[in-house]
Amino acid sequence: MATTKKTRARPTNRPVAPPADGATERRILDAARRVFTARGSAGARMQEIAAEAGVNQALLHYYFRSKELLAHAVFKEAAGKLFPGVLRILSADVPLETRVEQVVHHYIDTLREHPFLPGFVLGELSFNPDRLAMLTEGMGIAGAAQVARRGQACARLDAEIARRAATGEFRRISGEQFVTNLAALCVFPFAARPMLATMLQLDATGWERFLDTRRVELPSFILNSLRA
Amino acid sequence: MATTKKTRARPTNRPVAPPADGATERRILDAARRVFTARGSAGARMQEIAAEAGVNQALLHYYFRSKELLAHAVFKEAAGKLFPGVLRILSADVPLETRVEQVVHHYIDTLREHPFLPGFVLGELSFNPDRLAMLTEGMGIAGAAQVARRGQACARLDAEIARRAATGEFRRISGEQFVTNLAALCVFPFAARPMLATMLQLDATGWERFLDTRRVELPSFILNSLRA
DNA sequence: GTCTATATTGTGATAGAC
DNA sequence: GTCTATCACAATATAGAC
Repeated sequence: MATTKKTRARPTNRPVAPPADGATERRILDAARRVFTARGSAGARMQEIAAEAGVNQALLHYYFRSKELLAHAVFKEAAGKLFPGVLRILSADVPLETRVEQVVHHYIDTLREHPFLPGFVLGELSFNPDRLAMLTEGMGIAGAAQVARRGQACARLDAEIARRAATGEFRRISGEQFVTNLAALCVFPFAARPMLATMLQLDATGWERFLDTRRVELPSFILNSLRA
Repeated sequence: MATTKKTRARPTNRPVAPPADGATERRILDAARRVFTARGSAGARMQEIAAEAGVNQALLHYYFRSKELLAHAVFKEAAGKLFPGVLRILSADVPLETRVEQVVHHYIDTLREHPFLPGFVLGELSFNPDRLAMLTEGMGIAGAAQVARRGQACARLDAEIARRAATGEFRRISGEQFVTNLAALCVFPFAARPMLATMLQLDATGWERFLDTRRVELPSFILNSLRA
């Protein structure tokens, strides 16, 4: 055990970490996102995050004070990627057909870049009820605007569906059910990817083709379901 | 510290545990399910499971040897509740309309009883890749039959949709996409319940009404989406 | 700001009495 | 089978040199 430690070489040549400009905090946050999304926040280890970022474990506490606060920061950024975009699209003043197609494309494209975000966010919200507060507070943008936009989105959906149901063009369906369906059809495949890929026997290539197809077919599938 | 411990009352009157017949293992497993589904397998604590079961922590190891094996047992039971039922329905020899309605009803009814299973199972499969092996192995029933049934279900779906698409009655959609949609629409609301309830501002009663509506409307929503 | 070393607590697991 | 007591180590967090 007590080998002569005094003579060990100074770490002149770093194994991983680049010269480290002012972007260390960013590197840590990115590493944390990778580890947290891969293992869940309870399963993540500070040591692994440090290694992934190419820094020492103490530095994580220097920048983020505690694991909980680091998880908080990661969750905030993740939620900021997932929610504001759709809410903006959903509350836009264009026909439903356009909004549905844009939501589907936006979601599938975003989640293709960040496939593990849905599982992480859903897990955090289920297992760590504290996180729920962040949905009503700000998510990168002002919280009040967020809440308002969410209400606005649902109300506008309700209105348009009701109007076009009166015409006999659509069937009646509440905005709540409809946004749930929209979210489910877009998000679930990513949250359930390991299960789906196994049961449908899709390798990496097969999965990508599956998503290509989905991106094209889903909008009309959804709109079709609304027809009277 | 060294208070006279020798004179403490014998635990004649147990605080929690009933007389404990041969059903202790069952009680532990139920407690484990509650804790694991509430906190995720990484966040679950053996101590909490023991307390929940009204027994000592050592007994958990006596029956299940390790936390990992206990999680394994819980996952196996959970998967056994989620998968075989739908696969049986999906591979039945009845019209698609019947199967869709039965799947929706079966799933919503089952998940209402066990609302936290989807989140747990999806989380386990994402964060603990070892669990994936259990999908191909047995899930309460013989594994081979399971795999065969899964393949059979998808093939039969493909066939029926293709046949009725040739008639001009349905639009073309692959069995993979269709079962994904089916699973997404049934399961996602439960996996995302905290998020949905917050964003749609549903309290407990509102949530139940939401599910009542969904149970009725979802089958026709799904079948409608298939029309040409 | 970044590191090494260490304190401190949490947590899964075991030994052994009853 | 069930308990109490305890071990061994993993993991978060802090102190302090540089």
